[in-house]
Amino acid sequence: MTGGGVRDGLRTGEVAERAGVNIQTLRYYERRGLLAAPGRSNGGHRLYPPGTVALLAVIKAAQRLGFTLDEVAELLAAGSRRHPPPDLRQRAVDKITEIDRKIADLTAIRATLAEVVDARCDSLTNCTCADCPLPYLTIGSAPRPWGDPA
Amino acid sequence: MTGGGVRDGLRTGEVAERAGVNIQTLRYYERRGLLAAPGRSNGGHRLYPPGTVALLAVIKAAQRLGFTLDEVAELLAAGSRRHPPPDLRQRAVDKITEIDRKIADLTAIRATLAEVVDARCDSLTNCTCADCPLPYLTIGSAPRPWGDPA
DNA sequence: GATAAGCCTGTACCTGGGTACCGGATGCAA
DNA sequence: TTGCATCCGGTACCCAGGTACAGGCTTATC
Repeated sequence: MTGGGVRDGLRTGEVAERAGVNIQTLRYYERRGLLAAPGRSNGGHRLYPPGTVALLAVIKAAQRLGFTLDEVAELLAAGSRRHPPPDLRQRAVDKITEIDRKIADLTAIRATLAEVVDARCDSLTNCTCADCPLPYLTIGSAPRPWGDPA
Repeated sequence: MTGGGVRDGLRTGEVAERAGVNIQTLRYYERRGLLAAPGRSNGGHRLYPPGTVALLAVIKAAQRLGFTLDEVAELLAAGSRRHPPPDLRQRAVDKITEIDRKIADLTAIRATLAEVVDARCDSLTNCTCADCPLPYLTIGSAPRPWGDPA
């Protein structure tokens, strides 16, 4: 009676539509190790477990935030072995650090942009406004102050 | 005295080294419209004005923060015409909105990661921990709640 | 059993952002 | 004037992240 066995699951088209991705992308992710190879129908069609759609959303979310597919794959893989290594937590901690840096960078440039707006700068490079904030736009790992002649 | 005329300026190698970029990248940026075509020596070698190094740092900074080269080019171009359109300010305002969205996204995922660490999740996808925060990881423009079966 | 969706594999292509290599010309110093 | 480092333009290649297409097999429906 559970007769069909592997018969149930979503097909690629359904998953793709619900997750808002291309069908090709599903196969691409499978190749990349982001999606486990799903079960197949007798005829060889993929049948995805329902959680797949949610998983894709996780992937897409992580991606929008600057994680590469390899990173996402690692994160997912790290958790998917049983008796997982303490890896996931460590990676999460590392990612948090990274994210904090990104947020700091974004915050810095946001502030600069706000000043640009505020000061009515008329150019990114040749601004003529009085106390132009632009020359102080140093963010992240800029190698040296600004027009450092050395 | 000021005799040499166009004779002065930095050569590609100098600019590249000081700015920490590849020489090819300079020419690439020139093609892309990020760097104005510099003066040339009589023999045809590029001679960059000194500000170029700073400009490259601006470009690199903007880029690290998620601006595409096209966007950077537009921003730079917008400011480099005299009697500039009020464009720069508007773009800056738009970018601020965009950045705010990114920051919000990053903050959300940061929170989730923090919970992951906190709750000792053992997997991103099959976590067995009691009050696992993962199913609630909705960020940005995810199309529908989560495992929405509809 | 016929027929249209839908899915299969494989391969090729696209965009963004660079990088590398080639053969030839320049710059500059000894 | 010779010689080596540098630079020139052009073309080709690289990686990431997808997307498209071809030719053939399944699945679902009548």
